[in-house]
Amino acid sequence: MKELSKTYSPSEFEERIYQNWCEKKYFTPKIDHSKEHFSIVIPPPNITGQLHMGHALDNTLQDILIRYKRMNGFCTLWLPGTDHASIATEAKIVEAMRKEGVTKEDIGRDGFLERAWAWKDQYGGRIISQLKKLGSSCDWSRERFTLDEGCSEAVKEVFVRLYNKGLIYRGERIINWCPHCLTSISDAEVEYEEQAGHFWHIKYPFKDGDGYLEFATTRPETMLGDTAVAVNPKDERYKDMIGKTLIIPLINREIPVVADEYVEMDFGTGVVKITPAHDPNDFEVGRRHNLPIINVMTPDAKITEDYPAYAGMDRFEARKAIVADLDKQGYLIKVEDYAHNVGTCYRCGTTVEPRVSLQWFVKMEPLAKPAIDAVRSGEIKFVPERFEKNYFHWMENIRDWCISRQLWWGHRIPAFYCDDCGEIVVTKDSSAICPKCGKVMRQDPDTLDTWFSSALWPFSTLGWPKDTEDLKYFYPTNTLVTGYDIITFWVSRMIFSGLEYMGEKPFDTVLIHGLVRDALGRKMSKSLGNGIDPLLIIEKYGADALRFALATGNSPGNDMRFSDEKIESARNFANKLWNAARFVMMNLDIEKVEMPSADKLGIADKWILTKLNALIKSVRTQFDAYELGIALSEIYDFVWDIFCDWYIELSKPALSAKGTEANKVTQNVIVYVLESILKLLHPFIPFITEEIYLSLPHFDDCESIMISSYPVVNESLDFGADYDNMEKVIEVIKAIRARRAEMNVPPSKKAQIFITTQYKDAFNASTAEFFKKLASASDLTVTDEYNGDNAVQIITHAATAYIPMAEMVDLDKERARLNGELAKVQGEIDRLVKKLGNAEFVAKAPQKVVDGEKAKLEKYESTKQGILDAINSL
RNA sequence: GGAAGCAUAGCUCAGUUGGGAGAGCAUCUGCCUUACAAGCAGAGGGUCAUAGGUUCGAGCCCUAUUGUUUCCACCA
Repeated sequence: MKELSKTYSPSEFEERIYQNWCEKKYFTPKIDHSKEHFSIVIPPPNITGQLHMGHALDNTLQDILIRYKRMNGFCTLWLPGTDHASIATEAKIVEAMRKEGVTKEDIGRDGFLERAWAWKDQYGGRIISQLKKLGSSCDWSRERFTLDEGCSEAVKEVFVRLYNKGLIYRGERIINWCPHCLTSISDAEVEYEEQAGHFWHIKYPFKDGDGYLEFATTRPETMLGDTAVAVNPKDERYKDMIGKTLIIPLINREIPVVADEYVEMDFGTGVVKITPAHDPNDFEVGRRHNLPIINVMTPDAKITEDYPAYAGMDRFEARKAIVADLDKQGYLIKVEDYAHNVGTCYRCGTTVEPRVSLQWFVKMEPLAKPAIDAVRSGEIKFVPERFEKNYFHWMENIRDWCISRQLWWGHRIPAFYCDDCGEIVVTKDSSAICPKCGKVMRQDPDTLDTWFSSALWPFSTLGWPKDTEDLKYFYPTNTLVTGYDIITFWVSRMIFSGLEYMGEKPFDTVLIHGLVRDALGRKMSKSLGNGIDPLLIIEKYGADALRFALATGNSPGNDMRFSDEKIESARNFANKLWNAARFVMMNLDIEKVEMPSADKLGIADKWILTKLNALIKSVRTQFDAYELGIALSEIYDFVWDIFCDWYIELSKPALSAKGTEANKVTQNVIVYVLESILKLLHPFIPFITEEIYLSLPHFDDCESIMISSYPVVNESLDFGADYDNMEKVIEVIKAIRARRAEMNVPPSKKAQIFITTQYKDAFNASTAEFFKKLASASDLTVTDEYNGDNAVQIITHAATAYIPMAEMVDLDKERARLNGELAKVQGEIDRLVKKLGNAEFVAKAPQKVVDGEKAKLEKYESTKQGILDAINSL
């Protein structure tokens, strides 16, 4: 047992405690087949990342679950790691190189990868050390990286298997292309944002000189790639024009008018120009009509050399130039303002350019089906459930997944090409010889979508494709904790991957949380500069306060706001707990703790122990429902309102009576309750609970609270009758305090209190102390009848208290007050009598409810009688 | 265009099978009552968005409306 410093200052112990946990290897599970496992894989943060509030929330929730399960005897594994984040990392490195005046091409693939790995070594560790500051109890000995050897092996294995099964194919399709990142991106990686644009009304002349066809477009520059103009086959207006030839102004290309259902007759002029190379819908139309595909842009979205007038212009410059030229030549009819959605790259925000190119795809439909069934059947459940709808919608409308990226930082596609005969070999080997002509084959230069490797995370990190002990024991994992923003990117892909390769779901529960917003409810973002740095918060308030602020009031799936007010209130709570512990310790002189037998326990002891049982029961229920925020606020209320404000105060008389049996009993009970509180709180605020725990004598025999066991309900410590009595005492004390406050009597002014009651078990010599301490009583007398001087009367259903302070009593005012109270009580009585007189209520409401109402009525009747007696006595 | 969330005290939010609404902060009053002023004891403050419906009974369930946020789709 050691002294706690006078004020709560987390920086003095958080790091030391974490260090100790690591040294003792508490985070590393020993596989034990007699125990049930509980495992979580971390959503791997990007190596480029710095800890932000989103990470802090996500990891706090995971740590709470892991610590809770660990204390409940599960063999727990929280497997940490980082993601190589191909596109994000590559972009950062390219940017850094740009500042040095170096390009990727200058240093070549190998040189670039060398830089990338150096980058990883430099920054990959940063976020890990930040996670440690939060208190995350990850098993660092199992830390993984999506691009490490094992994960790479898993990626190759999966690619080859899917290819052989025909579920991975290569094809020329229109894909989303980011002209800034210079790579394809998947549909999921495109973010749409509404932009104020224009609708340019343009006309193309018929070749035969017989008039024009008018249409509107938001992207006039793509006219360079037009290979048709389409109308709806049912459209009477244009029936005769189908099959005729138009001439594109400026470039004089001849194109046909085609008929296609895709064209909406009542939108615009009912005519659409078709640019198969630069619009996904046009691409489909082009396919149906065998239209040529004319790519008019370079990878960085400049007009190609094929159009000298505009060559080298950026697509937006070209737009202006083309519009100006059309206008000059009389082909521009009008310009309208038009707000429309534009696809942007989720990484850099650049407007995506649809582009036809040769890419690798995963055929999704066969994979999606079992993944849908697994959630539909309840094998995997989302918390809260409503996110399953999102998931189903995405999965049921899924399109093939473009997985190849024109990047260097990532898993290189294990496909090899023979430049001579065009043979393709997909293999896990690092090189291949053409089976047809025996030549050395060239490996595909592209890499895979980052999410391709993250999709395998729940089993690649456990050793798959090897059949390791870890994999056998810890798979499937249990809870996946993540934000709703990456359900499609990540969660859905892990589900179909787990089912496809492991033949088993990757986890049973997906716990979804919301975003952490700023105090004004805005998303925290770099551009707004409203982000709150969790590390600064930890520095100033401690990791426990941060965790508390994030966990409290957080309900699954909902966004939350983070504010100074919240973090301060969290810190205040930690301080409260700290001081409660200090109080306990300074009153302790026993060496060993032991729960006294029931007959020795005082009424207040029995009361707090009964309350504690109720708390434990409820907290466990909340944990099982993933309502961590509710669990925490229940503990908060208990600690502050029950333990500190009442039990500690009630314990003071006994604790100051050194040498008595009551003193010893109270010491034991107060340590027991405090220890239970610490354990209940430990998953949420691990540091302070450990620091206090280690400073106290224990009922258990653990060297650390994190390996102790979580409190369970102790039926032998439930005392219904005494509990009820104590509640009555508290009620009367509260009523007396309220009256005194109303009358502005300072607590220092003590007064005698007389009590009349039918509950002599509750109000007696042993509870008199409580009135002295908490109700400013100089003395308490329980009597059958009060017939002293004029007194202030405080009436509750359980008792009437008389405080003979004649000078405070104004008979008229007193009468008025009592009559007011009487009216109030009578109102309640009337309501209850009416309710209980309602035959349908009595017949249909549950017995429990009816009894409850009857009990209430009794209480009010009893209070009413007290008031009537008081009025009579005046 | 499709779907979902939210709407409760001045502010931020709880409210878990439907049984006369709670917390924190803020406001007001009184307290340095020897763990804690990052505190203690009190007080005020809500037709639970609106309108219907189901029910003995609705903040909670159903329908519609309004406001707001988000996700999905992307009609040029």
